[in-house]
Amino acid sequence: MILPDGGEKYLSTTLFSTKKVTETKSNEEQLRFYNSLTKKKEVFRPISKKKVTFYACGPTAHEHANLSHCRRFIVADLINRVLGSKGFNVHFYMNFTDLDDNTILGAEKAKQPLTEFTESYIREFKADMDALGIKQATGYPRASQHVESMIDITSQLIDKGYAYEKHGSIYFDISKFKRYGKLSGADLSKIQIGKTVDLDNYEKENPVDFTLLKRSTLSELKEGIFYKTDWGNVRPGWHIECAAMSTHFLGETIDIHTSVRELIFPHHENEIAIAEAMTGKPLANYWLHNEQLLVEGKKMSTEAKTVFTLKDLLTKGYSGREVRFLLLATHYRKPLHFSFKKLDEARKNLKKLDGFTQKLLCLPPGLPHPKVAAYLTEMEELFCGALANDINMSRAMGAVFDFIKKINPILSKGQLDLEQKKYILETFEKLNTILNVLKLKECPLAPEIDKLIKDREEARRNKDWERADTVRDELAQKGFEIVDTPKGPVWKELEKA
RNA sequence: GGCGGCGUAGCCAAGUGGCUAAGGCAGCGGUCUGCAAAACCGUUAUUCACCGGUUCAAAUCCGGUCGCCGCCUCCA
Repeated sequence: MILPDGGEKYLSTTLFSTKKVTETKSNEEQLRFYNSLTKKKEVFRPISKKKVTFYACGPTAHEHANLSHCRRFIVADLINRVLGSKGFNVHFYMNFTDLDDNTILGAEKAKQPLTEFTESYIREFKADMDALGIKQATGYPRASQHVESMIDITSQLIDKGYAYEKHGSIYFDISKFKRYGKLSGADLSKIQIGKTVDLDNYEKENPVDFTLLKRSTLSELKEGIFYKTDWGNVRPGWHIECAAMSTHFLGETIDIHTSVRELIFPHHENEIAIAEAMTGKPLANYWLHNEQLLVEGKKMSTEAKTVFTLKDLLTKGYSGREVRFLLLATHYRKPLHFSFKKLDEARKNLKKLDGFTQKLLCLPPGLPHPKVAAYLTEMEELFCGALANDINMSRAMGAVFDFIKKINPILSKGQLDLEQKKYILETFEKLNTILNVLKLKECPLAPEIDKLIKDREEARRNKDWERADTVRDELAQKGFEIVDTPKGPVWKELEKA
């Protein structure tokens, strides 16, 4: 059947899409996440059809972002981008903890006012996120700006009988919250309390109870770090901060709550206790936890000198893009063993990807190749399917590398026409809305660079090798690497760290 | 002691009941090249920590053993 107008408008009607096809397609593309709450992979169904509410526990503003923080940022970014690519309108908030023991202590040590101290770290965190190519969240709330609602929540919890006051601090009474432990599987009767902590330091009625509001100390009072309440001068504890901010921005039940696995107990458990005791509704429907980043098989530790900050790596000459790729490439639910060997491998992988995209951009087009469209469709389907299946990035990248392997020989023989190159680049642009590591910009060469490349080709044609090498050195000095191929030179801007 | 995770090639890493166990790095062999570097191609696990079971069929499910890691404390 031939339709005079090309038939597009008919294709979108039910006339051409049988039910069977639609079902298969939606099954493949249905977004699935591993939910820590149910310990199962589940099809993602947000509360509203088009909108997703998404909260990530952010960092504490008293230190520079280390690789463990970076992995959390990257994983949250991936979730954010995957949701976006599925057409959801994502409301994504990540907090900064700027009011707690560590920040207060840090400010004291630095002899700085608390806000000044935390402000500088928050600025650094944001710079690090930029370096890692992380997409802006909807908002980055700070704990210090939501204390009013924390006090409000606390007073509600006291009214409902879930919290008690003792010596000017307010504690959450865990025995009152019967569902406690449903996320972590922690059985309170079997927890070894006081294993490493001196119980004499506690004024709580039960050691497993946790602080909602803490009585401000003398030095805190002196620094103005206190909030006047009916119970006295206090400041909030950590668990209530996340609970207050997530519900304030995203409502009583949010779609996705994410962070690193080690926070499941007690932080997330406590957050759930606070929020659910207050509203009677689940705090989040999907809990996504990434595994830890390890160095030499262990969690990074200051004593073992295995803490690496992003700044350390940037100083060593690695780029944010390389770190992003490294942190991206391992499935988020697997432990990631960091090493410089691995970072170098990430660098090589990127180099391979760059080599491919540069050839695509620089080499002159040739004749069309019959199989390219099929390869491309196959790759895109594999890529999207892998990401939809609990963000399987290793598998998604496998599809990309596999594609490159198939296209490389075609490309070097000059068997791609202009349309096909454009088509490949457009697909890569799509992948890059999630990956954000590919270099896909047309190289707009400065006229002087362009001239040098042409000069070198001229010299090579005349077998003036000395001149050709001089020009190559000159180009290198200007930051361009030249790779000769049978189809002509390919140039690449050298990586700037 | 409790809860949870992991163990797949020299290294990294997918695959969680059935097509030849993805992909990357390193290695080896080759192509291209004025040179150089790069690039490109080919090749690399009869077997998934170990033992036993279920099944027509297991890396994948079940039971056990061993090894590694995290959490179980305030804080993040």
